[in-house]
Amino acid sequence: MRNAEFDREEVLRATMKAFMHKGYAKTSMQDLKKATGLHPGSIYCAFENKRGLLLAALEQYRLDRKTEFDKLFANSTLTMVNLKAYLDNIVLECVSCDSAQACLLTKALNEIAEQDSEIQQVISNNLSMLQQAIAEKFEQAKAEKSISTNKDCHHLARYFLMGICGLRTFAHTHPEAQVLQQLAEQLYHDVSQ
Amino acid sequence: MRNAEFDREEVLRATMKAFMHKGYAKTSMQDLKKATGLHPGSIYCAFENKRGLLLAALEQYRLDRKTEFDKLFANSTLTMVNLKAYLDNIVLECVSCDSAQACLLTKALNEIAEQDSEIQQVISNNLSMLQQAIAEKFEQAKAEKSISTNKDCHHLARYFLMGICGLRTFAHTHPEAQVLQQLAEQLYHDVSQ
DNA sequence: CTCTATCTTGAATGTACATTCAAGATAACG
DNA sequence: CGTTATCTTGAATGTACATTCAAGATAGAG
Repeated sequence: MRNAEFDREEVLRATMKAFMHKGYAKTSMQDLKKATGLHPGSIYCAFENKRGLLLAALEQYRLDRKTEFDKLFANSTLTMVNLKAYLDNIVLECVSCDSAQACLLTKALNEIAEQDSEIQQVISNNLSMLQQAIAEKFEQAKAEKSISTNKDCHHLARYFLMGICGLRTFAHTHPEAQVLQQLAEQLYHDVSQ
Repeated sequence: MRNAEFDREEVLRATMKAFMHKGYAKTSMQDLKKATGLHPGSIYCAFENKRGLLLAALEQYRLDRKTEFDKLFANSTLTMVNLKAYLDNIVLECVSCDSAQACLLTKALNEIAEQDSEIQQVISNNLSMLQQAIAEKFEQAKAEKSISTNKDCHHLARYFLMGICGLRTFAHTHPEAQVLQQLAEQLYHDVSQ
């Protein structure tokens, strides 16, 4: 008889930002209220509890990242060029002092994966899907003869993702654009040769 | 007139474990009491507060890691062989389901660096020292002609450390020894050629 | 053995928090 | 315009927490 007034996606994006900024444990319901504009009651009604909100935010994060990923690779240049652009984007994110740009997966993985096996599973799946998507790009690059054909694309993708995780963590202490850019270039070099 | 009864180093090692297991925010003073055997009053007397305990634990972590590092590289084989062994050790740590083996730096960096600039600085210095130590090993390897002489050892060390951070984060979702070992080998290959 | 400075203990304190709930508001429908 | 189902609100609840503190214990000095 009456629809919710808030935009679920926007609420979840605000939630991500809050969790990325303060971490899950330290983000209070009051912080979430401020960030999302929703009163506690509404949050509990829509997402059951704080944990439910995190789960919903993780899913939204996956969707948003996937959209962004697909859009980037829609450019009709060589796949490896797009992959480099993908990496450069990540460096830009790390450099922009906007703490909200961290990476919900990396942060949540480090903070709570150990504690909560369901959330660990969700993040794990989330990363696996990204790894799969990257592996497909490497396959494509192989077909384009940009990389050697005797490489295991899944291994490459895993290594690439590991590098990204490292870059993101490392960036917390070294926010100098130049250093991060250099690291990204090395990583690109190591997966492309 | 009376000395403290507890062993400061042991208390700090127990503290590290607790923080690595549950994260800083979720580790309550009661958890710390259980882990260290110290009553709240003693903790406050010796370390001022929970945050002081973290700072002290970070310093002890640095000392312990340095000891371990120096011990490993005291083996009189080639430096690059020792570096590989260092990496293999980290993989073993990640694989051993002992959650306490994470890495206090990685965890703390992801959880609180954003919030607390003093702690961020401490972790940052901590990592810089490790980077410096690794860079020295690369210099040594250069002298031993194990790696090309036209490489920037500081860049190599940074990349190596980035890889380790990535490996550790990645391990939270992929604790399969084989996969981690393969990633470590690729990393070793990429810094040694 | 006595005294005293220091350490240890754990209950008490106040705060901050996640969650609940009942009253109030409002959109959709007839 | 009235009804009703649903959403919104925010104060109330109980819990869990970091921190404090005063009483008790104990090692060392004399």
